[in-house]
Order: sequence, then C-alpha cells, then structure tokens
Amino acid sequence: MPELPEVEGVVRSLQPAVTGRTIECVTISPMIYTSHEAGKQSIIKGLQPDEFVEAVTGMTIQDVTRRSKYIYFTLEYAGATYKLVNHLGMSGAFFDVHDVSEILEEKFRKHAHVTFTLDNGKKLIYSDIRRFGEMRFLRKIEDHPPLMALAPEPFDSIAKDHFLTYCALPKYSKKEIKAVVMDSHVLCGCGNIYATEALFRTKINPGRITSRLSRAEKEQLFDEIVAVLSESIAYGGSSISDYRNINGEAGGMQGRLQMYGMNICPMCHTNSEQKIIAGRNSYYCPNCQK
DNA sequence: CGCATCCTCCGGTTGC
DNA sequence: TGCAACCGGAGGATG
Repeated sequence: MPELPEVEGVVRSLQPAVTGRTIECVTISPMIYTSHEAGKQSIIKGLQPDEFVEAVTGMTIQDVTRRSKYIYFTLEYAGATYKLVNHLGMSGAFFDVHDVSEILEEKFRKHAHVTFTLDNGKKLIYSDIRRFGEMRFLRKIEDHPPLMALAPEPFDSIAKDHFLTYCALPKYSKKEIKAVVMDSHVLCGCGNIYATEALFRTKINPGRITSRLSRAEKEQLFDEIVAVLSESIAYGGSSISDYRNINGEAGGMQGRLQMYGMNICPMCHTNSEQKIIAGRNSYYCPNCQK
C-alpha cells in the first residue's frame, strides 16, 4: 500500500517517462464502464468515463508532481493548464510499457483500467486491483476542497508548527496519537506503516491520547516521522502489497521496518501486540512503547 | 453549522 | 476444494 515515499518513487519514475508527452488517446476498461453504469464512481471521479476520455485526449503533460499521497499531472491544451489528480489507493500502479502484455503480473494486467497512449508510441497504464484509487480531471486544484485542506508537506518548514497546533485542537487532542499522525489534516503522507515505525522508534505507545504527550515527545515524533519518510524515499519505498515503481522495480525499505507486521520486538524480543486504531491494525511493543 | 460516526468502494488473501 | 470473512485511504452521507 503506497504511502508518501512510495508515491514519491512513482512520481520520480514517471517524470522522465511522461514529461512533455502528448496524450494521443485514452481507453478505459469495460469493468470501469460497467461500474459507472451501476452508478458508482469507480476510479474515474467527477466525470463519466467518456467525459474523462474527451477531456484528457490531446493534452500535453507538462509535469508530474506529488502532494501528500496524491499524484498531480499538469496538463496543457491551447494555452490553458489543467490538473489530472491520481491517488493510488490500496492497490494502484502505473506502468510505462509498449503493450499491456509487458506487465508481468497477471493481476495487474487483468485490472489495467486506464490506458494513456502517448505520442512516443508508449502507453502509460494505470492498473488498480481493488479500485480504491482515483483519477480526477480538474481545471485547477482549488476545485477540489479536500485537496486544499491537506496539511503542509511534512518536509515543508511550516509543517512542524502546523502539526503541533493541530494536535492541540480539541478535535484532535482527545484522540489516540496514531490516529492523529495518520490524519492528513494534521500531518500528510504518513500512513499505517510509517506511523507504526516512527512511534516505535520514539518509544511512544500508539494508543496514548494526544494531549497526554509532552511537547518534546510530539516534536520528537514529528521529527522521526520526517526521518523515516526520508529514509524510505532514499531506499525506494517499502514494497509491501506488491508496490512497484512504474518500471516494475521494488523498493528496499521493507527490510528496514522494525515493527510494522512484526510479531516480536527487535529491541527487547517480547511479543508485540496489536490494537485497532482509527480502523487500522497497529503493531507495537508493550514493553518498549509507553 | 461543526463535528463525530458510520458507510462505501473492491478482490486477493486468509482461515475455516 | 470451496466459500465467506477480512482488510483498508479517504470522501461522503448520515446523525
């Protein structure tokens, strides 16, 4: 499941593949048409599949960037710019290929839902096994309020103050700290994996109520989240649940995770425990994390 | 109106 | 072998 470092890896591998390319045609899988006919906004959000195809065809991709776990493509047509926003959800992946047959794994071939044929003869294919991801065509980012409400990028100089300020708000201060660090309004890009790791590294129990953490603990936690995200980016992300960049390359961070998915604490060797926080399974060491 | 609490979307994976 | 339960980002509906 891609979090910020994995999305960063996807963006970096997308940039040389699509920058400056014109989208000659777009095709959407029959499965997506069927879902839309049933009244569901499967993957393509805000538009019907045909409207999406019509909107994007002929546009030139000016650049590809990332904001939190969202991928932003800037599209240009007739002097005006637009945004194509993608979220990989649980199981989304892009592939840079000449043909869908080049995708090695059957499940990604089977769920190739959006195909952009580019002017260099290659195809940018978006596959999404569980269809939790999204594609959204916007005139500008401001047209989608949830994107505007995201916390600053964690590497932004104002992100720490934002985090500390939001932690103190009544809405968040009463919640468990792990739920708060995974809330994109407080701190963006940190999902279950990196929240688990940063809490373990700072010896903070994920179930502690936010207001009970000292300022020093919150600062330390924020710093550790930034550190673990940076480390993961440097290692190419964590290849858990089939994560690959667009060239099919796995990351190396999964081997450096210390608590996510672990049954035994690597520090003290006691059995780890699990607790559901904000609907997600949370591993922690009851001995090390207080 | 703001906030909290579900609900929804899916299929590979897991467990019975 | 077969089948049902399970899991989860994040927007959106509901209370």
